[in-house]
Amino acid sequence: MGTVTKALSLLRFFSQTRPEIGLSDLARLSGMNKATVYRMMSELVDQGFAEQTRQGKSYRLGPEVLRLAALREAAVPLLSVAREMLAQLSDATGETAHMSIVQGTRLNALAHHYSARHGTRVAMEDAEVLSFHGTASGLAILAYSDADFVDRVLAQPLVAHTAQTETRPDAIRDRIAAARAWGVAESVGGFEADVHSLAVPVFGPDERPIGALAVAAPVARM
Amino acid sequence: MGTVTKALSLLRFFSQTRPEIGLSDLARLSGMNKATVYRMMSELVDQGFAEQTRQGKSYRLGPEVLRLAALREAAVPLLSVAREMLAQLSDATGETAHMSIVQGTRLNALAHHYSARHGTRVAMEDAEVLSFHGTASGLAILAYSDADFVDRVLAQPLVAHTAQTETRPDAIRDRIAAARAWGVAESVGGFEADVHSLAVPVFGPDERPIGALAVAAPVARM
DNA sequence: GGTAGTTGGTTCATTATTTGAACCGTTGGT
DNA sequence: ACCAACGGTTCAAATAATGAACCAACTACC
Repeated sequence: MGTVTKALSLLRFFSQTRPEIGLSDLARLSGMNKATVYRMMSELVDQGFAEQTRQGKSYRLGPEVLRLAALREAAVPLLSVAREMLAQLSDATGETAHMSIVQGTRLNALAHHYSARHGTRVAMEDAEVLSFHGTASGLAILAYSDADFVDRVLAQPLVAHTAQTETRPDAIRDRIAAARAWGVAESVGGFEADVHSLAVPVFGPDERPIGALAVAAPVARM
Repeated sequence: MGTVTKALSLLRFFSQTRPEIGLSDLARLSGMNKATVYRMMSELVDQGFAEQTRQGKSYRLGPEVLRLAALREAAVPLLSVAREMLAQLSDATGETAHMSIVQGTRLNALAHHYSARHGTRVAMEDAEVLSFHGTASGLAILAYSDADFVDRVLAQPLVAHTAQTETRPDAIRDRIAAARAWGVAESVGGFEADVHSLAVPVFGPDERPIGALAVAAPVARM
């Protein structure tokens, strides 16, 4: 594994629930030497990809990512068009709509829209890491991906997010087949309990799925 | 210079005017060896920080930056609150308002808001790299920065963006002093011809300036 | 108020990685 | 049919990353 990969993978440990991480924690989480983490984070800070809260304290993501994201959106206006569609989808259904995109063998939530129709709604966080096997979005994508990609995803450890999460590869393949047959993927409580969601894939210019659009509602209302 | 720094600096060559760059161009621009650039970009692609248009073609920024930006905004909601203020500022003045933030010795535009009042308006691009000496925003920040920082900025090459750009360090220091005395910095055609702008600094929690808010209008209207 | 266990940060010999000139096979222009 | 430029690859030489040990400063805890 190259040095650059290792340094960038450090940024993966930041999340909504853990927005700031100290040096020692980061070393523990990554399994790398503290000195290595220190030098890498110093470089990331210099480049604006990370920053430190006060002097000599925890690290968090830096402002440079905002600039790059603005640049990426200017080049590939994915979020801006997606947000419009999500608003329509959410308004039409009266439920939470969200979009996620595939990166390697990971699935990331990237945008969402709530509806004001109901008092209760499914809550979403942007930049959340989803699982393929536990979400309707993931199943929708797998349904239109080539077999090789499906194999790679199912070869990874399959976490049981809830008691309803299906973790048996064969059973997941059945659900993928069902999604392909119907054109819409479904998940009931597979990622969060009491959430029922439906999803369709989003295709890129090469006709391979690059993401998914989903509607999520409380089980009782779907 | 560490490998990580070199790899990340490659991402700096992407801009609105140059959203996609081929391998050879990137090697030329950065002055690095083609093989080096290739391996670094491969790692960046693997990590989602860059991606390739079709197979074996130009590189552009990848989707991972969107995820990190969403995460950063969740941790430090800078843009979301700034956009509200920019809207108010723009509506109140009837002119273009924008915000920029300091990263190291660089200044980046990050958000803007147009007004519908006039047919002509000053156009802005997000993620644009500004100069300290040529913009009102830059002068506003320098006016409240410590002397050491001002020295470092003025020690860099001072580009003349227009015929009106002041590039003599002493004259720039005078303007900085004027901005400090008035509390508002001013620039007439220093970055783009025919643009007159006013700016105030934005302070961080440690009372040091971290950015600036500015209003920009055509010279004739200011 | 002493002490034991943290923390972020630093050092330096050992080691493994990056580096770059030259080399492919393709592509596109003339 | 040619030439130049492209993205990508190779391998010895050179350079950078690595990690155990070591600081000084804090914090919690008797």
